[in-house]
Amino acid sequence: MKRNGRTPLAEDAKSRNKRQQILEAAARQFSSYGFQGANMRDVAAEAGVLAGSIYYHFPSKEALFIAVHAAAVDMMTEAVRTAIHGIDDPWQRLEEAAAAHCEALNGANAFMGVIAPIFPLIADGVRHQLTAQRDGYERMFAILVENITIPDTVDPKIFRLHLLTALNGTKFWYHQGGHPPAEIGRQLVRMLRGATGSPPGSDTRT
Amino acid sequence: MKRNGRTPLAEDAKSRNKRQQILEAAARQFSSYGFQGANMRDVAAEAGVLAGSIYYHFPSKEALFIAVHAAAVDMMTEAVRTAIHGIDDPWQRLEEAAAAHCEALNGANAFMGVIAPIFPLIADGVRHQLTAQRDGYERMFAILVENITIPDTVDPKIFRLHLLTALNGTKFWYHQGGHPPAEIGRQLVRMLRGATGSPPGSDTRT
Amino acid sequence: MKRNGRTPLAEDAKSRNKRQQILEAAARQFSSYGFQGANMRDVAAEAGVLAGSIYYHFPSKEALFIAVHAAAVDMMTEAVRTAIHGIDDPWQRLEEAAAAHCEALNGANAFMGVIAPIFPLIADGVRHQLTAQRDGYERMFAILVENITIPDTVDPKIFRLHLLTALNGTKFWYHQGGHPPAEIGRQLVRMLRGATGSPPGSDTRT
Amino acid sequence: MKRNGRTPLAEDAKSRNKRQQILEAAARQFSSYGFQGANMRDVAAEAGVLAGSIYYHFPSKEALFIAVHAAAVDMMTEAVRTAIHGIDDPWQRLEEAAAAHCEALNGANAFMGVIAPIFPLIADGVRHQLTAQRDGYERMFAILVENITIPDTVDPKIFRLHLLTALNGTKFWYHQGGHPPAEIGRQLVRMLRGATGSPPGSDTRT
DNA sequence: GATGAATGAGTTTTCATTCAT
DNA sequence: TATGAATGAAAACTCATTCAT
Repeated sequence: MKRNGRTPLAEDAKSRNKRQQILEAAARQFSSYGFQGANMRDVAAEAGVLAGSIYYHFPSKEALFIAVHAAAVDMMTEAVRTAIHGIDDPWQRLEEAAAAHCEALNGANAFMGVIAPIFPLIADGVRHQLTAQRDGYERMFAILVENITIPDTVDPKIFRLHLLTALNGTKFWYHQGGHPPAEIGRQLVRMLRGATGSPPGSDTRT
Repeated sequence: MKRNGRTPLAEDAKSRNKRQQILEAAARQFSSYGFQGANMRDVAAEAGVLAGSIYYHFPSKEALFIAVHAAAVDMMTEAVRTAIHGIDDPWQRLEEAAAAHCEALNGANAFMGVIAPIFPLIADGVRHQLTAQRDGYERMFAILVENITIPDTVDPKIFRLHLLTALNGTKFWYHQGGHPPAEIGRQLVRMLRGATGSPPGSDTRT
Repeated sequence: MKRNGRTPLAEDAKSRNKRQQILEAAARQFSSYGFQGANMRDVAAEAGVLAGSIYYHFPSKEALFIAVHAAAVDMMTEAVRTAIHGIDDPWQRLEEAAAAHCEALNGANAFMGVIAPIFPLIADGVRHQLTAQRDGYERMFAILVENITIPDTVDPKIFRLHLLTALNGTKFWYHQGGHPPAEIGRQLVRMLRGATGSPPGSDTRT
Repeated sequence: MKRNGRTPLAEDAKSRNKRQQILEAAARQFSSYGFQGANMRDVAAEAGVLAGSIYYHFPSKEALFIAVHAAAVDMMTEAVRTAIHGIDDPWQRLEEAAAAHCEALNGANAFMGVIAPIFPLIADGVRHQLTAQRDGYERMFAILVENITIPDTVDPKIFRLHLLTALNGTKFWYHQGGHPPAEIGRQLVRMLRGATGSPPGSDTRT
């Protein structure tokens, strides 16, 4: 059977494309229905392949989820990194980070949808991998929090965890038409900022 | 749903027990594995009945979940109501509420496990029912928040939502051995309380 | 536990009543959904008892069906017997019989609904019992057919079977608003009557 | 429902075979036990696949039944069309049609078994689809009936319906060893033909 | 006579996964 | 690389039936 005469490069590009399409379709499905609720056939259909074909690119549903999650964390990390780049004031850095997180999370990019909830996954092993993937991201926030001044009565770790889960929680109640996501993220930091005594609202961003 | 007029003897007690046992087993399973991840057979096994028997008490898996959720919300409401009873200071009321919520959520009671996450459920109809069940609880918090003083820059609704999702978020990171849940809840409120500038405990609002 | 003071007679009446109610409910359900499609719980609900209670009166679903069928055949037999009583002309007797059959079958009485189709039943034993129950009824028609004059080319047995199945078939296409059932039954006989050479329509009944 | 453009080689043949085998097994099971009485496991076993595999070819039990029914109606239509081809005399056309119908219905082809009874099906939607499928077939008979001469006292529609249900009814009483099916179908038409006054038996068919 | 509860086998259906081609 | 087909285990749910009370 003669193969059509496309160059190996094009082939590769197409294949990487396919992988990407599957990844994106998976992101959408996992975001909408959760890990267990999503099914490979729908992912495949949305990616324009048959269910069996996914297994050429990913060995299992869990691996697919992990890949989506990794991509999501990477994107999120990049978004936050960019948002705080060049800003010096610690509180403002945190505020920008929160705004970026919230915006990415509730924006059009389906990948982010897998970040917010800790899906009840089948195997513990999977959870460990996800935790590892989030690690760098959480460390970034840990550093942001280390640099702000908070009362002695507050454990910085608890501060960070409350902050991040509240941020992720927006995924469950944010809806278009209300406050824009970035604003919601900023308000959270402002609420907490008051605690330091610095006048809230003294930052001049819109 | 009126019960027939038989004497409420051992018979009835046993029967109500079975229903209760199923409910509790379901709470444990749903908490551990989520709505989709849990399965009726395991719920039944844990309740000491056969899978089919569940359907005598609950018409469907969804109905079972909704029943568990309702019980959970009721318990949580009661816990918070009790915690704030007799306390006047608005911030302290909120702090006690948060502490109670956090404690109930991360305590031994499996029912609470279904409160924290918004499981991706199959039918929209279910989500509506769950939302309706939570309504009263959320209103209680809305009132608590209304009575505290927060900066004009912060929307009370956003304040409440951030507060509650952060509280619920503890379910995902709390682990025995660290700060006790009540303390974690209190710290969250304390972080936010600083925003008013008033030293904790010094505010005199009715 | 003291029993309430109703007389044994009343008790009996009530019980027979219950049996009858179950029978009627079963007739309705079997007529609507077939033997397999009907379920004991719905029969019970319609009869105002619980599913388990049916088993006091009937040992099994099949037995219940057979009882309904027996009652139906009896009613049908009686209806036809009454309809042809006092009529002498063989063709007219047949016509009246057909009219009565059709009318009963498509009337309000749910019992008749189990006569028309030969439900695909689980056990062969059941089918035999049903056949036996119909026997007397079919013999009655056999005699009616014996007395009319039909061409030699037509086997009276085939004539009878075609006649009866066509009659029963009306159950599947008759609908209120069209010709009345009795008329439909009469037309069938008239179609066949023509074969004898006697002018159709020469009978003057409405 | 366009097939993809692969070469129709052994591959396709095998696959179409499997689908066909399932269809045939289903026809046998539905014919024997009715829609509700038949079960997917037995259909699968008879087709040499596992129950789950059926769902690759047909989305549901109902869809499977509808496919069987469609095939049955098509075969029946073809059988009758062939039988009346080249015949001019209206009565003789009807007689051949009846003979063909009866023969197909009571022959070895299991598909026909789903034509005779109107199974009490679960969903109304299904019944509508079946009715639609039968439509063309019934129209064919309607035309056959339009062309014969029947007394004014007889509604052609009723004539057709009686004719068809009687024909279908043979499925319930025909048994090998008696008159051959074709003969049974012919006798029915002959009975009705007499009504026109034309001497029955005067037709000269071989 | 009747009931409430439970049973347990059976039903349709789903779905991640495999594999020859 | 991708596909079409099949797998097989598991899922939710049904339902005739039983039985202690």
